Amino acid sequence: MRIGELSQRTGASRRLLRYYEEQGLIVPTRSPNGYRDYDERYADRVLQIRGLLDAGMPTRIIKQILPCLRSPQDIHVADATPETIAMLEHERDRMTGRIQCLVRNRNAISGYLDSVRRAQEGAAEDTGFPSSGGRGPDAVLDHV
Amino acid sequence: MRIGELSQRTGASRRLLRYYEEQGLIVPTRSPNGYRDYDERYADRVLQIRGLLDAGMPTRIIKQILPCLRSPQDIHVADATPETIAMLEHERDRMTGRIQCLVRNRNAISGYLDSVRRAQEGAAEDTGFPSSGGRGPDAVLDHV
DNA sequence: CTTGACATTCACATCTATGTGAGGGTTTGA
DNA sequence: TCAAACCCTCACATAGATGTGAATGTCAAG
Repeated sequence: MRIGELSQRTGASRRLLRYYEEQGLIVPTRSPNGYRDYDERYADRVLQIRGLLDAGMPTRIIKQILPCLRSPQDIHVADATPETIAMLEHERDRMTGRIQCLVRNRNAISGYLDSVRRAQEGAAEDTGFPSSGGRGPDAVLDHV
Repeated sequence: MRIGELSQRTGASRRLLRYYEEQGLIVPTRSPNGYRDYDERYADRVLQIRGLLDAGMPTRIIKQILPCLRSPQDIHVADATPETIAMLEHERDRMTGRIQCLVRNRNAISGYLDSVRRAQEGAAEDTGFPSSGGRGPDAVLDHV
């Protein structure tokens, strides 16, 4: 697949896909004419990269951890230098911190939304439309 | 408390505290001499801001959601315009997405580390020191 | 053969979160 | 009274993720 299709399928601009490559996050092969040629797996990979970036992970780190996440069964223990291990443990802990922060704050938002909804339902019972937007109080993850 | 103490207590540089103020995230009072004067509560608040920033939340959004997270019991339903509600629901969903992404990837890292640890323990059983760093396979959150 | 859609590289622009320094007040303690 | 350690504002600098545009090459269809 060429860059245009991957761009459509992932929502990442062409520019961005080239940027990820420049940062060493993806390494597409090249067609004889010089066009980038992306394997199917890159779609998922790009989505994963975008997710991590959006969650505050810089490309520098993503580049380091991606190889360890790539083949779940046959891990390259060769890559496992003590520094790599330490880095991974550190990043794992930072991610845990981020998760906790996000969960706490997201639950607070959910709580606020629930309160507002309840207040509105109590205040105006006859507006003709039920104010519940369909999605009830979601599974709240408070066990984290 | 003045900016220096808050800086020490939060780990945020003075410059950064002024920046957060410029962005409307915190609004300290001023002493007669013009120095910023921070209430105790700002310590937690700044840590919360830093956590959200680190988790990929931009200041623009943090500024919007912070007031809703401030007083849990007496919510200002006044602020609850439909746009605000929609924004909060949207952010809540984005946060859920980030949480899922982080959890998935963190679990993958944990899995990799566990594999490496097992491989090393199996390979060198008599190095004299146990390679378990103390923290076993952590509570993995795979129910998210 | 030309046109349009796609690709390439290179480079400059932008926004956000920060650092850093200049130039200048205030407070505190020797 | 002087120095050290605070504080202020203003402004320029930087790094990372992205947008945008210029100048050019490739390929498929009319």
